[in-house]
Amino acid sequence: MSTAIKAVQPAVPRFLAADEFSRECVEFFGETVQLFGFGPPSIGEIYGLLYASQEPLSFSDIFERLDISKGSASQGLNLLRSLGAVHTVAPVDANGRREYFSPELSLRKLLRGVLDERVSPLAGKSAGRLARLRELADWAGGRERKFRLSRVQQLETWRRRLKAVMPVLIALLGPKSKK
Amino acid sequence: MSTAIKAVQPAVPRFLAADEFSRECVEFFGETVQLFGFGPPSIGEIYGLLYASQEPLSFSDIFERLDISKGSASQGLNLLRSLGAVHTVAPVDANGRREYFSPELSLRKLLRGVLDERVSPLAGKSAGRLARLRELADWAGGRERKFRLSRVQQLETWRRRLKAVMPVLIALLGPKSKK
DNA sequence: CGAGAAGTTCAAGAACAAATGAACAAAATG
DNA sequence: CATTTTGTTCATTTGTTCTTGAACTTCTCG
Repeated sequence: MSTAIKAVQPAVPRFLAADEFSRECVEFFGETVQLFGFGPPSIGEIYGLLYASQEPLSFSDIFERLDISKGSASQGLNLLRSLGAVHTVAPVDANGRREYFSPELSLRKLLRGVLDERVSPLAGKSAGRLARLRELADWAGGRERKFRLSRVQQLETWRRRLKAVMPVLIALLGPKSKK
Repeated sequence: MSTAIKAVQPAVPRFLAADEFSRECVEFFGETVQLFGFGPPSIGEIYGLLYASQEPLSFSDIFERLDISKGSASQGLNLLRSLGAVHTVAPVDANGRREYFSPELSLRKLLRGVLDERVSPLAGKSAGRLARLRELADWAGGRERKFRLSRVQQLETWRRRLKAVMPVLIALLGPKSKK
């Protein structure tokens, strides 16, 4: 019994929400994710749906109300979980459903998740690259060598600055630390 | 007379650089752009090539040494220019070439460009969306209304924080203001 | 157990973004 | 000017990423 309601809007017939508020949240987060490129837009939509709901939602709530495939819902939820953007809560009414989902609401934690999963892995790689660049710079002679070393040094400075800024960013954005 | 030299490396036969240092810079910036999704990776490669060069390069230097089409080079350079990431310098030896290109080296300015061109336009749109969400929240009754208003308020808080952080970010990252 | 529902995985296809190349415009050259 | 060279535009091709759907595994409950 699919309780999905066809959206009347001519614009985006993609989302079949029960109400306008959810609909708008779904679109909002969907676009935001697309814009920042955190991952597939559908994960934004899933988060948006959860964000608009007072109670945790079940797996089937999600793929039915968003009118996406079970596959997308499953993958999306796993990704969101790995980013720490949604949590699973034990089924209250233990009705076949294995778990229910609710959104992480702390901006600090949301950022942390993205940073840890997405940018930190990069850190190691870029360190290696810089080391190699420095080597290569050293091989040249005279003026060219000097030039290259200065470039590499600048890259290292950039890198250092970016790294230093991360904690500050999180400190500024996170609420006074929740729990 | 294409002076491009086939890269010997088995891995990425895409870039035909004169030397390893340029090659590495091209890859480095190419990947960085891809990672952050500022635009097509080719703009990173162009920037990387310029970054590795002591002298400004001409249009044909660029598409020949990167072995990309003139079209890509043209579009990429325009995009980079609109972001303030490359500058054009008047031809020194006035030899047919209309202009030469050099990279912007100030991290502050590079960030500014991306922020102004990419995130600021978003700001207006998201403000509109939030206004609409607030409206929708208000329509509901009782408990649901309260819940929705709290959600909208949180979104507004997030937005305010993100906005406030931008200048700080730039201040922290930019060198003491160059020129 | 065993039947049915919940959830996962992955190959195939749809949707999207980027690069190409050829036709075109603008400058320089002579 | 006529010709060659430099650079731009844009329709088409190429390549990547997302979603789907169906087969599969896991869980629930009689």
